[in-house]
Amino acid sequence: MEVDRGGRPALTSAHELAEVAQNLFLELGFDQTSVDDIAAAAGVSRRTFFRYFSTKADVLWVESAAEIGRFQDLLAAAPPDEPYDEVLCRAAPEALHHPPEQRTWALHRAQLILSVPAVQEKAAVRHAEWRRIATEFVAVRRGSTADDLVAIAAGHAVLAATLGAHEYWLAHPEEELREIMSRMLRLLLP
Amino acid sequence: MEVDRGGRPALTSAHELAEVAQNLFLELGFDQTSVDDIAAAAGVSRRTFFRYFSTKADVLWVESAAEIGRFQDLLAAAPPDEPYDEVLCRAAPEALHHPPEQRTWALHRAQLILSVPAVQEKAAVRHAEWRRIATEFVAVRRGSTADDLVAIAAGHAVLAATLGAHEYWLAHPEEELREIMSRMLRLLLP
DNA sequence: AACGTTATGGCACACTGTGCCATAAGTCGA
DNA sequence: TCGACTTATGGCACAGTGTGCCATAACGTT
Repeated sequence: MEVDRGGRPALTSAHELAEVAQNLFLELGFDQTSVDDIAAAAGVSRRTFFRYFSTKADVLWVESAAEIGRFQDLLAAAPPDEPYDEVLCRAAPEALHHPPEQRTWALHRAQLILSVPAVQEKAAVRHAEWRRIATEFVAVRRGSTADDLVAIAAGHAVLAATLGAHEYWLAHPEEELREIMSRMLRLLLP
Repeated sequence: MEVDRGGRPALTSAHELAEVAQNLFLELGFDQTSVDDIAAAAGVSRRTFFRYFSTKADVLWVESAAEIGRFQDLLAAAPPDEPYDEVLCRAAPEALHHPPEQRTWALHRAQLILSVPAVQEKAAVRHAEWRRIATEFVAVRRGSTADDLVAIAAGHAVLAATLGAHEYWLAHPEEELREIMSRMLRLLLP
């Protein structure tokens, strides 16, 4: 944890900005919402927004660091003799699982990711971190390195399953994302 | 084909702009090359560049339409009783295969796609067309629709294999991209 | 020569993202 | 209480992207 060394208290927070932004996205659409709009709605200057998020689309991934942390923890805690595909099929769906009260926003975010090109673009880069972690994990378990064909394939499979699961989820929102993700991973993992 | 109805002859072409741009990317780097630089080097105005390509990164996908066309043709020409995974494993690697003289530029493009975030972002969207076509193809062969879990997974597998194959190729440039792509697809296709 | 057609050039504009600097608002120690 | 230090904010200028709009250039046809 960070030590409080005084200083001016923050007027806002990443989560508050993200909430304001998501509401505007719902109301106006992603492209039609400018950073000025978000900053104004949050009672903060444009410059300050860019201190919390380096791009407009990044507000959609406030939880990203936490999810990635969970993913890494789950991988690290897995029994060393468990096959890597079983570990991934368990860890990945669990890591991106949301509590029910976040379901509506998760659906909205999924829709933005799959439909708005500008968001879709950023998503690929954000998800690359998941891919990197999975590739590394598989490489270690296989006793190879990160340029191993199977490890690379597994990393991309995790990424593909994440996107594919969200796509299927949008068409079948009554199902559980975690469950879909698990099925998708079993289909794709090498 | 288009009918020539007169009009002012074009000063340049998409391929010429793409060639000029790629050389500048090699020389200065992608982010350090502005559209003004490209336009000036091609002896054309900035506005004209944006009539040929809607974004700076799009010059990297001049061949995209041709590749996608080949992919669709190969899928359409496949025997109706051949399993869908075998068709894809044959068609996709064949469609993105380059003649040897384009190899250097293909490698350079692959490097840009995997290393420069701004390019990586666009790549995901450009490749979405491949994904859509594969999903549609698998859905038809399975007698389902585009919201079928397996079809969605297959579509993302094609996308993942494309990216993964390029990643492996960069680490092993002495191998054939077409061959790598084929192996990667067999690992990933459901 | 007049006309339609197509490509180009130039300009203004909104927006993103960054660097820089001044200022506000806290804490801590003398 | 005062100053030093620390952190958050605001404002501004700037480069760059991408778009809309309009004028103009260069071709063909009649």
